[in-house]
Amino acid sequence: MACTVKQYPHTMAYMTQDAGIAPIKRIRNIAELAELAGVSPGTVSRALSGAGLISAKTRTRIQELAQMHGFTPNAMARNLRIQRTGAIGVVIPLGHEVGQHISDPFFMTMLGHLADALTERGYDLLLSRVIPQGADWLDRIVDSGRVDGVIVIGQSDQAETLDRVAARYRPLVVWGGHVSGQVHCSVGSDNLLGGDIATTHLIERGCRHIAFFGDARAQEIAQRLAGCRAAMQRAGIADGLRIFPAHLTADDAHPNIAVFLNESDARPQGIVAVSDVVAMSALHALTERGIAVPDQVRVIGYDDLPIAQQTVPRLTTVRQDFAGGAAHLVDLLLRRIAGEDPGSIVMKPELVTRLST
Amino acid sequence: MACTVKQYPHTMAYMTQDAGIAPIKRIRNIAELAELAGVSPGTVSRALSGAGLISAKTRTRIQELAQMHGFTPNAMARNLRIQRTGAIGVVIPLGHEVGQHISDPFFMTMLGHLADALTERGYDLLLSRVIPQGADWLDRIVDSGRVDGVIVIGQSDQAETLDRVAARYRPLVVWGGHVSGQVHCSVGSDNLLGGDIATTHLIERGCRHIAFFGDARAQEIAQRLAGCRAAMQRAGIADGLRIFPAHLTADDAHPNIAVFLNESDARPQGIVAVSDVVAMSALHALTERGIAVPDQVRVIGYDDLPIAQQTVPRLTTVRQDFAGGAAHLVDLLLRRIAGEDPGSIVMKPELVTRLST
DNA sequence: ATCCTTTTAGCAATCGATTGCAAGTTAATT
DNA sequence: AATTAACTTGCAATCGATTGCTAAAAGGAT
Repeated sequence: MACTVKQYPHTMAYMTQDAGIAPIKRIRNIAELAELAGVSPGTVSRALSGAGLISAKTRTRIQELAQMHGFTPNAMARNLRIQRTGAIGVVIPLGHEVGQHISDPFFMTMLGHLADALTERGYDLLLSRVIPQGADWLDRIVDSGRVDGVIVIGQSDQAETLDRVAARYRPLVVWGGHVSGQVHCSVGSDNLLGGDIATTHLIERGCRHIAFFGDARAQEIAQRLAGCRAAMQRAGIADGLRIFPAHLTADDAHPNIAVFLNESDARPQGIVAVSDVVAMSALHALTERGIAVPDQVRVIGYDDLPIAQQTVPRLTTVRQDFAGGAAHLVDLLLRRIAGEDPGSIVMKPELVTRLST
Repeated sequence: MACTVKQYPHTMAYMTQDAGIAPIKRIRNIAELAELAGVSPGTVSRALSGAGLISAKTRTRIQELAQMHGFTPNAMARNLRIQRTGAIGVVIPLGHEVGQHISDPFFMTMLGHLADALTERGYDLLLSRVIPQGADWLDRIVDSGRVDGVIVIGQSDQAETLDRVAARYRPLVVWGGHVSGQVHCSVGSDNLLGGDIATTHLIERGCRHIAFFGDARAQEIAQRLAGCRAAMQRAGIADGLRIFPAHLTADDAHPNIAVFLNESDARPQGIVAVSDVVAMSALHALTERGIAVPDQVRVIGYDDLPIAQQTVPRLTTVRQDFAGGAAHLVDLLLRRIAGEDPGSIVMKPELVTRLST
């Protein structure tokens, strides 16, 4: 044949045309950009993404062209081909408290730190708030194929589900307490120690009757309660403990406070709250009734959320290192994705003494 | 040829083998399941996803098989083919306040409601926390191909960027105030009115000198300030207004409080805080200095976050309907994705009188 | 039993980027 | 100048599900 068509003509004429005359055409995919640049799709791919085998000249030329046309390679196609999504699922199971809202400051503090840590590592964060129903809520998430790994914030009362899924799905890390024999990988603080620290602090301040505000159906909270019990036993005042199953929701302390204020003989002089939010609610209920904190009743929280510094009086609390915890969660997860098999991490909580005790 | 191989043999022998003998083989894709079921991949696809052209018998048979093997079709491949991701990007730009943390209760309340509303509609939520740098931070997100639409929480000081991107990218909705002539679609409350309501309330309580706590570089806050000014003008006390550029971070009020407490002649009797978080900080600073609220200084917040009920005294504030706002954001966004072109929504804020004024 | 209508299911192209392999080009060495 | 080494780039298969078109099967009517 007399006439041969060069498939990817790369001539001055073309370049001028691209840059000057028809700049507004929207580039939809790598192939279109390739045609424009006078190269093959593969070359464009190498120029834009890989570090690989391509001359510096071609690379910058194509990159500039892409920039000029505002072209970004389609993420879905890329994901399909390289078999990863670049997203991590962050799941908030609201098991034992259906009423608990995602806007709970605890979740949000954690979520904020996770967002930062994941973004830093180049991952997106896919948020799911689920009310665990049936046994397969977590399976659905890990099998969805939308994420490369999953972080579950809080064990709630879902320990079995977590263990079952963890047994078959490696890239799963859970924020929460550690229980000996657990299958899933977790990061959390030592809740037993935390409960102990809080209670011991109140005892040192002279409390003999102590109220525990928290719902022990959740794993972590049961551990804190156990720590609380241990401390009281050690002090020889084991029967001075009263338990109020306060929810973690913001304003649930009032009725509980009302109950114990009615008691005359064994009226608690101290409250171990299962979270800062519960403590805040208790503080509020006490203040409204004219009970002085810490003079008449001492209150200690748990978590050391930002709001703990904003209460009146400022809240004494047991600090969990959320920033460090989030970093650990992400770190362990990425190592699991990479094929390693790191174990759980238990961090030490510490007492932050402020003015409510 | 003498021997013909039936490609998808569908015999009793196969079925028995599937259910009974080799049940543990992990199914990786539709083709494998198809082979197992003795049908073609297309049929499996129709059985699992589509409502389409397939007999009830075959459908249930394949669905049961899928269930039995715990098979879920790969989401990435599906996304690529049908050209949608099923995810909505939720972006939190931290423009004018780099220090502002994602754990700010305002963002989190909004985020919680959005998570609920999106989940309800079957969408995932892809969270991005960005510090806007350069002009293309939003372009990168909308062009990433990872989301079907984007919700931006808060305009910050990024009005131009939002308008520019909105001009070319339809499925974009912004939480924030409405400015006449804006290009982007927004949902928010009437900040001018809100600022007016707050200020008028303080004036009615007898305040002549008023401090505005907020950084007017952000669009919405400038509008609230304008409303504040309007109310004071109407009352004939326009020069009683002092502005303190308090950040939205939790604990920034102390120095500002210190400043105005030192004034003797024009000492404000009221504080219009730009958010509940700022109001809380102010409350706290005042209480620590022994200034009685509301007797000596009245404080009004903005937002009506859950914490507004937890302060001492309970915070009077201007309520924004976040749940309704989130529902509107999602609704408008989905309509835009569907090709409609709905306009912005401005909601009316309302005064919630509690005990701080 | 035959013919026609309605279902049902298979085939193969498609979405868009990536990558191993091979061919082509340039640079370096003798 | 010839030969080899070192780069570049193109080709084409691949990731896994979806879907228009078509062929085959089932069902119904005469």
